Amino acid sequence: MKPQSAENGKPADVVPTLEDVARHAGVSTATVSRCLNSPERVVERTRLKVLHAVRELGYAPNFNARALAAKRTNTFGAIIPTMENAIFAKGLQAFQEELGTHGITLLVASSSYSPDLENDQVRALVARGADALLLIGHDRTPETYAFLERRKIPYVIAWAYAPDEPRLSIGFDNRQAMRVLTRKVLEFGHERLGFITAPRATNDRARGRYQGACDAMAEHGLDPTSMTVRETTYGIEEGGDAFEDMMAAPAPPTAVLCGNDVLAAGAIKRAREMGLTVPQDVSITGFDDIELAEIVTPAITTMHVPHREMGRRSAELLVGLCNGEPTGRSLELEASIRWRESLGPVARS
Amino acid sequence: MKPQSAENGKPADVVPTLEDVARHAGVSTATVSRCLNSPERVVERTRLKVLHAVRELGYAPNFNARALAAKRTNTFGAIIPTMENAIFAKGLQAFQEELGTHGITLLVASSSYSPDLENDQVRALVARGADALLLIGHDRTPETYAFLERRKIPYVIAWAYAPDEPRLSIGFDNRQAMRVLTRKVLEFGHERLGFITAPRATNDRARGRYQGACDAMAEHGLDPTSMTVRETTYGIEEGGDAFEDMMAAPAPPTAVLCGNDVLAAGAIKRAREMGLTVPQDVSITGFDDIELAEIVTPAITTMHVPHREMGRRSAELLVGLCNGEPTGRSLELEASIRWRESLGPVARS
DNA sequence: GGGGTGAATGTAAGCGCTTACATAAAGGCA
DNA sequence: TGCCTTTATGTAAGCGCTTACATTCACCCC
Repeated sequence: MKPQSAENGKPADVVPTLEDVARHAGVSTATVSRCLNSPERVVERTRLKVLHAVRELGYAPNFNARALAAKRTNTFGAIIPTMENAIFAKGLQAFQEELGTHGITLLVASSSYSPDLENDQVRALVARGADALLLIGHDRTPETYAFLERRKIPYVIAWAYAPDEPRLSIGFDNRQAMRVLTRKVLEFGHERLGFITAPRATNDRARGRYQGACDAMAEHGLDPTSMTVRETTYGIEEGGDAFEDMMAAPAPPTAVLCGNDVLAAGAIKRAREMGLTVPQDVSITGFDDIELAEIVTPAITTMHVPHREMGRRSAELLVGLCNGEPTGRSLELEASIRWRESLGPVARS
Repeated sequence: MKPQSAENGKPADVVPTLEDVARHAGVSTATVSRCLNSPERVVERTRLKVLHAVRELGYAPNFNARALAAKRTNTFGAIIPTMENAIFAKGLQAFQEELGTHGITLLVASSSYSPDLENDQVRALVARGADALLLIGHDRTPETYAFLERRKIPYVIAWAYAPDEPRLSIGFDNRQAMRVLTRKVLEFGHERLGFITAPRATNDRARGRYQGACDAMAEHGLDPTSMTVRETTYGIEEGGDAFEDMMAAPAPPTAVLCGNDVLAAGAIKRAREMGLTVPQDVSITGFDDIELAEIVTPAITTMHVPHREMGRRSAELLVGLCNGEPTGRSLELEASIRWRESLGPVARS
């Protein structure tokens, strides 16, 4: 005997199930299910009856049961390295908006830039039934890739387009972009460069950006190893520390390239605290073009990346894959420089 | 006949299930389940056998099936108004960290400050099996509250502590905090105040902050209605627009209080663009004390709110509730002023 | 008017897990 | 040695849905 029928007079306090609705409406569970999922397959009169019962009972479908039975959740997952700053916010927003138009829900997790944590998150999201995943960058553990392949989970890699990577990706060429930016810096006459980067070991984007800077130096006939490099974790303070440390050298850089805007903002802030004027005393550049870049003083000259475009296109592609469309193609988008105030000609020494 | 056994010679390409593991290890599904969930109830030898099979097969439990069967998901949900700026990032981070120590996963959704959307998100998270929810502020639709009560979902309201609200909440008194800040502004001699706020209709925190400012004015013998008010959506640009608009009046405010730091940062940026010096020409204050407040020039004098503390305490409280502890109590935390540069004495007029 | 057609609905078999209960094995003690 | 615990494992009944297939019924055509 099921205890859920109200024997005590007052309405059962358990959550109503499909079956309750069916009983209440005098139809079978199949009909209720159809009403909810493909209303056109049910005649008007019945549908009204069912919907009325649904409302009456305050019924809400149990997602887990549905996922279990249907093998499809209409849920995508995204794993981004961090939520602490706005780097991925805009892109994710666009991703979500596009998914929304297809009736798909987004679940977001963050990996704190740790491949192992990312691996956990991938498994967690897949275990939760994510139909497809958005991942950032190419670097991740082989286990993660193996898992994805084994489960045949469609995924796309955003924020990075590397010509030589085989995987489906949508983004820009980090290396090329930084090469372009660095060229401009060199054209301003700078020869002693500093580079503040996020840890490169497990971050292909950071690596690409660094290499791009090296490329440009080499092109210009400069020795890339002469560039002062500081690797640090993300954060305003960290960027500031790296900057200060770098500037303490006997012949400090005249221009400091930062792997992203957060680091650059930290450098700018610290420069001010150190009594250095940007860009007169030292030039600083960023990367990503997040809101922060426009707000600090001086505003940061940075590489604008196609946040929203990456998000939107990724969503389109994944939706396509889930609908059995032929495997999409990787897509290269453009990144371009936003000229602002933090980059200037080299100071007369 | 199940098609999943490999009749074609190559290993089955379906995802392995508990049953596969059981068969592989030569035990029952119950034993495998126990191995995974309460290993101490299984003897070492068996456990090893099972774990080996798990590894061999690359088994990962199906979360939905587990949730369906166990009625408990070890997942909490949080619905924040926005992910676009960092207002909730730190608190959420702390919330997540604390949950992590209890083996609980966090699912985050954002409502874009819309009660209806929030209602959807609540239902979605609950349907997904969230054992408990973190909500921001008191304002939400009655349906949402009714739903929560009906389902007996434990929840806590953070970012707001209002003495007269009956619901479990952890946070600070927005009204009182803004009253304190405004008092300080008035003590600097300002009498013509401007107030830029987020839409107050469905946001008790914004309302509270506004009222706090009014309170302080009244205390000071000033007419609260003399305060110029601009209501705008969150955003740097929006804050700037509101500020500019406000300053175009014949007798513009000498101090502009902003409902949060994002708005304040926008105001500061615009002030600079308008050729106004802060705080000499006009004072500006913020609220929240997010990273941004320290970075802009001049740095924003703002109300620091106990982000991490709110997150951590909320987690503790919810975990307690889920473990059947007696209903916790609401908790008031302190917010305090961070003195920086954007507030100064009123300009000699 | 009989048989064929198609639309609307019902029946029931799972989906992959957890867990109450049953059973078996292993000691402990008189 | 026989009986009673205690502990380890197995059995099987769901959890709340979806969906293939079966059934029913109305309608139409020759």
